[in-house]
Amino acid sequence: MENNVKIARIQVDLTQQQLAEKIGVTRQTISLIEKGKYNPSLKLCLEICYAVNKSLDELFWIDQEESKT
Amino acid sequence: MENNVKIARIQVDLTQQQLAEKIGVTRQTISLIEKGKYNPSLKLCLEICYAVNKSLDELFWIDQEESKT
DNA sequence: ACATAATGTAATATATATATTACTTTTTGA
DNA sequence: TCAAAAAGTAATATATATATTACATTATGT
Repeated sequence: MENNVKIARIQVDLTQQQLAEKIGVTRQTISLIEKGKYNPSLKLCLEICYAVNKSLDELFWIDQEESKT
Repeated sequence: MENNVKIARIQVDLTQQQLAEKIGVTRQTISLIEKGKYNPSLKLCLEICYAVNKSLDELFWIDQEESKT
């Protein structure tokens, strides 16, 4: 489950800890999402988007073909 | 948790049942998501997108302000 | 009006996202 | 270098998404 959260987070100059606090979630949750080891909920995806000023598609879209691999 | 799943599903002429089968999920899950009573996982959101040929933003985006209400 | 399909929804069970705590490894800056 | 910050990660607990089964309600076509 790859995504662009890490890049976007760094662009707005936040640490995992800061992003987590801003959203009201644990640092571990952010870490695991960035590593692609979690399948986050839509609500959490949206909160991440708001925090880093990106859209769902920008952060989480995966083409159908690559999603199979 | 509003979304545009129902509209998109009807546009591609699928019943909840057919969409559910296409994705490999229960009809009830589709029903509850359309009704805004579930907070679906990113993976499921993507599978719905693929099935109805829409993007995450098209189906699931909610502006930050309206997400608070 | 009626039969059937489609959809809503409730109760319980199960899988898994997320929290909590804690420790390790890697990065960064002086 | 070296110390501190940042990030990776493991174990267990908890909350909740989703499955299962079943029944009720609404929509659709004849």
